[in-house]
Amino acid sequence: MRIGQIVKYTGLSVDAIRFYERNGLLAAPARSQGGFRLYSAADLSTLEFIRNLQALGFSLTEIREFLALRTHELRACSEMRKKLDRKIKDIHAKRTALVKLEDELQAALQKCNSQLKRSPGKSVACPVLAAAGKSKHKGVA
Amino acid sequence: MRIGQIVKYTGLSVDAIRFYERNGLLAAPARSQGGFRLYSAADLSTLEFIRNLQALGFSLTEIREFLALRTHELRACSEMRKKLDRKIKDIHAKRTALVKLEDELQAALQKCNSQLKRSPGKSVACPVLAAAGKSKHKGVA
DNA sequence: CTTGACTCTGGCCTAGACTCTAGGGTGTAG
DNA sequence: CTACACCCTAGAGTCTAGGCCAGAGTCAAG
Repeated sequence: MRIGQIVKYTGLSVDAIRFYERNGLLAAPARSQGGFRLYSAADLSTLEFIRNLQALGFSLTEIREFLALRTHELRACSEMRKKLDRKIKDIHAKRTALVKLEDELQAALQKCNSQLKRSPGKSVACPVLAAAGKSKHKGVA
Repeated sequence: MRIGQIVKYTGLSVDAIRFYERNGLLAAPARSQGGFRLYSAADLSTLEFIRNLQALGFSLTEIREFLALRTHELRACSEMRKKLDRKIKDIHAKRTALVKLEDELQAALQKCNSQLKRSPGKSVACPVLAAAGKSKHKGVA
């Protein structure tokens, strides 16, 4: 299928798709006689893969790594396993941090709500997010 | 303390810190007679807050919003609650997606490991991440 | 065989988040 | 008082991830 179809399926722009090709995220597809790019279902799935990872905050460079892993052969598997392991740990850490942030925000929201009920007019500094700034710089002050 | 100290504590660059100040993420600090920036522990904590959120994939614009919420007063709380609520939902979605990715990678890793044991020399395409590319384009092929 | 929608290459432009450089002032230790 | 590390401002440069043309060719329908 041609690039326009891909655009419809993925929601990516034509420019973005060509950009990915130029930058080695997507293999150069076959061409028609006229020179039009002809994509396969596999390309489509690759592009969706890219989109998904991007939505999670991975850079194209990182995604390129993932893609490299994806097409690796089994004999390279053990080397790949290490990368993958590290990646999983990264993701896990990111996730954990998000949980923490979410909890903090939720707690702050709660506090804020009850504060609102108790003293609706006071101009006390909002407690929200004050907690999220607390980090592990122990010996500083 | 002067900017060099801050650099040591936060791992940020001098330029980045000044950049944050120029762009309203960090209040302009006091100055020495000579014009050197003098930071407080609160500034340090703000910078760490920025760093944390950045590591989670938030843009400086988003972080600026968070910071604004942080210093808001209680009377603006109800308006803030809405923003905060939305933010929490965003974070939650992001987190959920990460969980999914992590699970997929973990499963793939597992598969890869057992494959390695069963047929250590075969050049079969690695199953890893093939699964992560599967998305919800049902009616495509 | 012409029209209109689609696609091509090449190149320039942008926003975000810095980084680097030049040219000069500050602080403090010896 | 001078050396040297540290800091200042202003402005230009960089990298990422594309966006946005222009000018030209392609494809399918009528």
